[in-house]
Amino acid sequence: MLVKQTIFVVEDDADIARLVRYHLEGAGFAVRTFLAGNGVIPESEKTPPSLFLLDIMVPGADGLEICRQIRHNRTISMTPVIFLTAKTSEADKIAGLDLGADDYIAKPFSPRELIARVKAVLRRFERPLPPAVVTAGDIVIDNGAMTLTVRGSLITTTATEFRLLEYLARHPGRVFTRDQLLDAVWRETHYVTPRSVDVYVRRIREKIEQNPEEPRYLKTVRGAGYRFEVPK
Amino acid sequence: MLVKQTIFVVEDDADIARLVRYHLEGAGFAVRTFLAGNGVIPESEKTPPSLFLLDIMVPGADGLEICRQIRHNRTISMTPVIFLTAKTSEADKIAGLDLGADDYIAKPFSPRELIARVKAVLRRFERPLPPAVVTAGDIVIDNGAMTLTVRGSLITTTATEFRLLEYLARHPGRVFTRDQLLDAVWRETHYVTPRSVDVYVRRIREKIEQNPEEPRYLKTVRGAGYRFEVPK
DNA sequence: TTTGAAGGTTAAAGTTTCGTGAAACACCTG
DNA sequence: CAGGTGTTTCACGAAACTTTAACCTTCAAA
Repeated sequence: MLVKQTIFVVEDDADIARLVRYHLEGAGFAVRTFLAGNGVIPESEKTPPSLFLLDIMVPGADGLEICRQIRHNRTISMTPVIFLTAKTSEADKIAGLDLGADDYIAKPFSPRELIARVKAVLRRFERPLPPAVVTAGDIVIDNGAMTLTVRGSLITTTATEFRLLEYLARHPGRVFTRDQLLDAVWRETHYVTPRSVDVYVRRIREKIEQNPEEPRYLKTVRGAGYRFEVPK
Repeated sequence: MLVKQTIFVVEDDADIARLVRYHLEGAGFAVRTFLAGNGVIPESEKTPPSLFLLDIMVPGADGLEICRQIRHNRTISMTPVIFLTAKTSEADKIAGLDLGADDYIAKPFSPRELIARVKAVLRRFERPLPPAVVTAGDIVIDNGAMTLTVRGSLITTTATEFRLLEYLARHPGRVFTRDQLLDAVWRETHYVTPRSVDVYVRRIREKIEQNPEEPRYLKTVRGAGYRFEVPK
């Protein structure tokens, strides 16, 4: 997974919570677990997750109530919700359906099933990608093909190089600090030194600039960060 | 989905209608809802939908009646129909009756089930795609005959190998993640490790590449997935 | 001109990802 | 139910990529 997606798990049974976390992390997701319902909504507003996994029965505020709050909260109302339910009882299903849950997983569930359903729901909510091709000067960045063409010739890049360049080129003229770039391109990893950005900038310059010492595209803004410019 | 498919939903319960619309739209469909049965047939003649979702009990004309009209109407008689039923007993009845419905979904249903069934039925009705033969470099992929010809000689493949290669070759130049490929090629079984894709890629390379260590067609995009390229 | 801070460069250590072969599994067919 | 074909998983090593840290250069203020 190129960019980790975060899942909030609300589950009062610590064993199950740990298990769910283990499997989701194994599948490349970042996970935050809440043993009680309170606190979930405020946290979600601060750092919105990609998906909620709610146990229907949680002390503090039950899963249905949390779901209702999610759906009525402007910043997170579009976030998908999956219920974990012990009962197959129709009452639960109906109540959840009415609240706009996106799927159910009946306990006990297999790890495979858990991952598969989470992925399936996330896929449904995937945003259509921004314009597939970005052009600047004599550089062409093709998102769909993950290819970079510089002055007519195809240049190979690593995944991170590509994402960084693509991000900068999609916001031409704007200055980004190293931390902003880490945030946007690296996402999950707050553990990375801001100076790592420098190293990537250098490698990108080697690939797109004719004279890397005097960059025409990827400019340094001393004291601030970097900026991508479209040369005239 | 290149062009959005339209689904007509006939359902008198406004809440359920809204939910169904919400989930279908989330899955990339265009939806028109009708709270009563009258007017559906004339509208369908004007702009034929790809599929009907009918509640069995609808005021005005019940779902069974609408289905009958659909089947007797020249312009839309071939359109697939799925019934929404409240009780399992009803579902049994429908299954027994010869109404010309293509599937039924018993309420309460999970969104996942709804979408899975809609997609499954649409797939069954998909018309055989016109470009039955894909050619790339010195590979010929004949969809109709399910044969693969490499540099003039006929190569045998398994069903999955063929579908994967065919899918990739039909979208040349585009990068697909393992998950996307599982979604597109493996269809219903989402319970497969993404790494299985690697194994198939290897076997396909063994069959189509002259030097599998340095593939000309089926390239690895490290950190992302795979891409099929047409060599010059 | 000195000096500290910021950015550039490099190589090596650390991690992740991919390719591979073999084994386990599932499913049909005879 | 044995044998065959196709599918899926697993574990390991090699290769590619990422990150760090150390050192070097440039810049601008005093």
